[in-house]
Amino acid sequence: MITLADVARHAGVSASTVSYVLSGKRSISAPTRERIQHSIDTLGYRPHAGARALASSRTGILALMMPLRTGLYVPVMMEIAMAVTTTARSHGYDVLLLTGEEGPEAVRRVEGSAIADAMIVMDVGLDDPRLPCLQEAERPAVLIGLPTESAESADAAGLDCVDLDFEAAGARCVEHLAGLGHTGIAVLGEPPAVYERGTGFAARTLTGLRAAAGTHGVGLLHRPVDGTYAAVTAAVTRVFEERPGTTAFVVQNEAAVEPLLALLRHQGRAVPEDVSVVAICPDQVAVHASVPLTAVSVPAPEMGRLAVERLVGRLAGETPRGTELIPPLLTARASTGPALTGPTAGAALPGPHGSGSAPTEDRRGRGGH
Amino acid sequence: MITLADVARHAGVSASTVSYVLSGKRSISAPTRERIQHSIDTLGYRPHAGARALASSRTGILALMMPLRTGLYVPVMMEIAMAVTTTARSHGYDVLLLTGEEGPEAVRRVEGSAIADAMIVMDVGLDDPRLPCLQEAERPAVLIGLPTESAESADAAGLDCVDLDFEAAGARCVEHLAGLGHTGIAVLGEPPAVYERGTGFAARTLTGLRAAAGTHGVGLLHRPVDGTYAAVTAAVTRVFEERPGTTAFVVQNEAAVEPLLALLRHQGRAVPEDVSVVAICPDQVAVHASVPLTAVSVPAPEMGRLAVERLVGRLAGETPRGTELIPPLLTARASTGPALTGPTAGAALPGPHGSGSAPTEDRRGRGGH
DNA sequence: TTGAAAGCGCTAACAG
DNA sequence: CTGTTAGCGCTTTCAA
Repeated sequence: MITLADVARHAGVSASTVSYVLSGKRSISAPTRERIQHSIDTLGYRPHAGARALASSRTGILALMMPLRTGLYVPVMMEIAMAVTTTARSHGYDVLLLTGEEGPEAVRRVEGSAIADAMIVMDVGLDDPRLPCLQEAERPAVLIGLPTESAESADAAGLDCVDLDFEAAGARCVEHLAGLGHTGIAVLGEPPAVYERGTGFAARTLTGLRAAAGTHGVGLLHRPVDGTYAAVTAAVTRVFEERPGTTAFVVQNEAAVEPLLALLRHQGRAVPEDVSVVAICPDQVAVHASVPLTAVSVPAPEMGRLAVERLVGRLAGETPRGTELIPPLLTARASTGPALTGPTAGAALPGPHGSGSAPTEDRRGRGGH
Repeated sequence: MITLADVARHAGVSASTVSYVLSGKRSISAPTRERIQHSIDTLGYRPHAGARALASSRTGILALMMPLRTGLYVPVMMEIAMAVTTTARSHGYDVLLLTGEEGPEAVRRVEGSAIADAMIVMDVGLDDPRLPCLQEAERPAVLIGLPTESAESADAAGLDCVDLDFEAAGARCVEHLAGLGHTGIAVLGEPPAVYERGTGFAARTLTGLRAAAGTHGVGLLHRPVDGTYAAVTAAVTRVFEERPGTTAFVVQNEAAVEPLLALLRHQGRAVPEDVSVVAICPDQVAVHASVPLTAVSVPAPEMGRLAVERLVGRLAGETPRGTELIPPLLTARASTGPALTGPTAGAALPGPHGSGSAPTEDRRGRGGH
């Protein structure tokens, strides 16, 4: 193994000089710097991470805590993870992946064994047991997501957060639909488990949806659904029974998107002629759906990038910036249109639009399961 | 920060004794061990990772190289990553996530700066530039995937690999279908980019499919497809034009599964009455598809687990075990059935099975796009 | 069964 | 602008 001492000897300088050309923490004359750089290259020297960590109390590692819990849409997590690692690398950091239910213990481990310089915490719940540890910790942390109902209280708790403004996102969806004349909206939300666990984003979306529904005088039905065909079918069927005037859906559940579209198609309800659909999902999902979806995009890569940049800033001495909510961006695509008006609006449609129970009956009874 | 010296002082022993109770590398009398353990607990001591790495040349970290390239199905990668981290944790290791196109440079970085003890390398291509570095490296590595066409040549190259036996998996699919009387099979494969890059598993599957097709005397049409509705529609349409006798599909492309099912439904071809579908995909995908799929499962968690266990073994002194291919397991579900026989077999079907162009026409011309 | 002591490779005062 | 030196916290001989 090549050590810093080897390089120093090869270049005919002292170890500290080599160290300083590496860190740039003091000025080195051009000739010596070049000589040293040349030695580094020739010998193929790489600083030993452990030694460096011990001497400097800096690991160059960011811990990414990503408990992959039920009901979360995996690709979004992955996109964030990727954005985190690439952004981290561009700042000279590596990423340690912590998953599973180590929970608070993982925070203590990172803190205690100095295995990483800082932490990014994903999938934060409203009473997340990791938060107290995080607040006690010396090392900076930023949450992707809000651990509270509002940005203000997160700031008050001294936490540094990055997230999409889900409340505004929900409101934006309703506004868009209300603007098209829809007055009966149904929301297909995340799986029940997500709400039960108090995951902030789902609740905040709902808050925004309801507020805007109030403002615009539209009716709102909310149904958490698992992302299966059976669950979506059951939920949608009930929605139309309870309120036949439903002409639009807001979907915040990537896994429910295709089941919903397939079901509507099967029922002979055309999108967007009979029913409009707005999603809150990554662009990728919206664009590649069987009907390109009008959607508020979940900017996963940006969230990852922002989180890392904050952390890097804080490691460089910046003070916490508090909560940063990314404004929602709604892109209109093919899945939304003007609300149907007239006597049959929202009910099962006659004529060219099919008859509610489509002629192509599902012979295998999928929906019932 | 609590150090080992603090613990030693608190327990009234020397530092080395504390170190030895931690490592268990020499016998300590019960009383002192307990006393020390007590001090550790009271003080909340955690060994400093960097110091340990420096002194022992062991980091307790495994590097996971996962270039998330185009055409790969993200959830599978993620499942592997999760299995890797949880298995690693259960052996006392943490996982460093390396992504993106650092390529061979990442290998050298890990090697040179001793940032991890070993590496797991995913998404291995046939002429992967990382391989030479890996072979030179001191640290053990295991590949998830084969870098060659055959297990033998991988062994010959001195590489330690873990993978699903995709060749056998392909063969198994054809066998299953042949056993049901199908004689015209179409394969919807991974996106072209995956084949072009020489990613082993796709090629090996094809080898197995073709070999079995030869043995069983069935016709095989192979079409790489992007996982979009448009691409699948185009490919499937062409398949039926070129060979109307096609009664079964093998799908090795998670993203193509739902588009295929939706298209068949739309065309009035019932699954499995008119067309059988076998997938090579994770169980999760097969179970939750709109028609539960007969499938060879891609055992992502097992692959991750096996890789870690090998690595842990090698770090404990074991010698490389060479290539280990996981035998494919086909689970019959609702998507396969006996081949249609008779005059109209494979063509658009009359009577109860619908008339090819279903009454619920797609008014928005999705298929064409 | 335990202690003492010499590093592991690097950083960062402290001198010059 | 550069060199000297004292650790960082832990592991692991070598002694007892």
